[in-house]
Amino acid sequence: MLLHRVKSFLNNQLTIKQAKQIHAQILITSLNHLQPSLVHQFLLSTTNYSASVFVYVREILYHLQKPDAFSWGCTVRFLSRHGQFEEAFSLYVEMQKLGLYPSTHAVSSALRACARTGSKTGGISIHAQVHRYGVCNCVFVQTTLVDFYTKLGDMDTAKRVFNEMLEKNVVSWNSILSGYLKAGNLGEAQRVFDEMPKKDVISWNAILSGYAKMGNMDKTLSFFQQMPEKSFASWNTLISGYMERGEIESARRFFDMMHRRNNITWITMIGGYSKCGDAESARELFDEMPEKDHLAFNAMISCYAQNSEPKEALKLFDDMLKSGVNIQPDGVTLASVISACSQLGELRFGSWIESYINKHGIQMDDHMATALVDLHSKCGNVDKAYKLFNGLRKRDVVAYSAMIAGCAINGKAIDAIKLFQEMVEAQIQPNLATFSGLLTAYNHAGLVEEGYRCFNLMKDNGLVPSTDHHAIMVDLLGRAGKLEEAYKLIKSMPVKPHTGVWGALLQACSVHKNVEFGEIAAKHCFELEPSTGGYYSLLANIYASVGRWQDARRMRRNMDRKKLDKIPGCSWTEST
DNA sequence: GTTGCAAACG
Repeated sequence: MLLHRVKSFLNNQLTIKQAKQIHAQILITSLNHLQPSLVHQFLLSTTNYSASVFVYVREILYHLQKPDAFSWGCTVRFLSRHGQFEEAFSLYVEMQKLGLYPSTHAVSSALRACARTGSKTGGISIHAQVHRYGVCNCVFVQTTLVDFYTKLGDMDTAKRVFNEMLEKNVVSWNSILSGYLKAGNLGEAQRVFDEMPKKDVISWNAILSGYAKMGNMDKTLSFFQQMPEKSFASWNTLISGYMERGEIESARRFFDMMHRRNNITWITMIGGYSKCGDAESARELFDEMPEKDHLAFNAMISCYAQNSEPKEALKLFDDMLKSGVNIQPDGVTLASVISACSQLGELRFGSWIESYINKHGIQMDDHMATALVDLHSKCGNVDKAYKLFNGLRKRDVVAYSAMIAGCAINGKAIDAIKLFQEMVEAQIQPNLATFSGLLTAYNHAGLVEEGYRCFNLMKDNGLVPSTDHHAIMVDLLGRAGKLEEAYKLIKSMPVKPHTGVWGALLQACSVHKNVEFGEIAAKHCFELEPSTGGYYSLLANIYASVGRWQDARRMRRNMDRKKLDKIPGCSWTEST
């Protein structure tokens, strides 16, 4: 009944004025009875309202003839249930200012909103009022409080509230359980799990994911088999655990075993293949997927972006936009798309993306901003990159690494080094990408000693320098004319060097007119990339520079015969 | 009403 009325209400697109007069209270109360997915559908089908319907609810509330605590409470609950947390909390505050006493519903909804947004002060102030409103003995309020503190990471307070509870239900137990798991305290979690008077499928899934995240797949599997009831989440947790450990075959086996799957199952598999660098298998699953949602597109686009297939990423993004009305990109999509653009050197997309974000009202988050830091750095717009970097809510390894690299490639070596120090002081562990940027900075500044120190610092941090790191070091040594040292470094590499490494040495030999190492480097380059003409011409230059004209001519003839281009590759700076 | 599986940036 109610459902029907709301539906016709939204579909008829009544004016606000009409709504104010007739349906206000009915709408507010009935919206709470709708499944979120249904409301979502309404929002999609009623495009005129989709952006403003939540604001609209507030409007309705304001124009109620007698807005009582009940109407306010319902609205707060409605907003909190549909992810409008800031709005929910602000309405809650407003209702208090009016001197209305919030119900248990309102309090728990407002608390939930604070828990989700991480609003520490908001939640704590609600907690302080709980006694005044006489809602302190409500299980729902208390459970939400427990959840709030676990989400803050304050397990002591969470535990205190939990212990004070006179009545506990499964949800209360699950909240404290997942709190310990989030805190990484598996021992305590296991104890809580054993103590629980009643366990539901969520309890089982929680402990399951705890062991899966630890990488203890034997234990995970044994819990999985013991479960009295399994949900999609149970299967998905198991599969994701195997994927995280790189045990693709096991993951696949359980995936194939499932006779019914949900979208998360598919996305988990796609993400797993992506991490293993197997974009092809990921795509196969993506194509097989029966009902692709925007999350599936996100997973696949990011797979391409992270496996150095930016063109495919953009192509799929294009497909996504064309795919239909109800698949819309979000911040996650754009973060990957920005990353793809940045890899391609598609600099024009930077401004395109920004206008897209503004036009569609997509919220800029740290992930997106970090991707933009990278993009603008590569455009040479360090100021813009800095602005974005400074605007971040939280700076993590990725953000620092992007900014350090940005400074490095734009010749701001000192800034890069400063940022690195700042990052270490903030106790953020640098990783391989961080050091790539830092080494690049030293390279640009020609600081050999510091570069070496940095290279060794990596090992102190338990990191194994990759081929790319070696390439930068070789370049640094080579530019300084330390060709033999560079050659020795290559020889000491644990894995086979790629053309970036040998190419750097060859380039250096060309600058320093060194035939001996130049010939060695060139030989390797020819072997690895026989069709790249640039290497032949570099060696020819070396010969010419020392007066070995015959050899130089021989190289050029070699090139002509193979009809090779002189320019090895096209870098992004040239594509603008 | 309150808890939960997956996915993002270098």
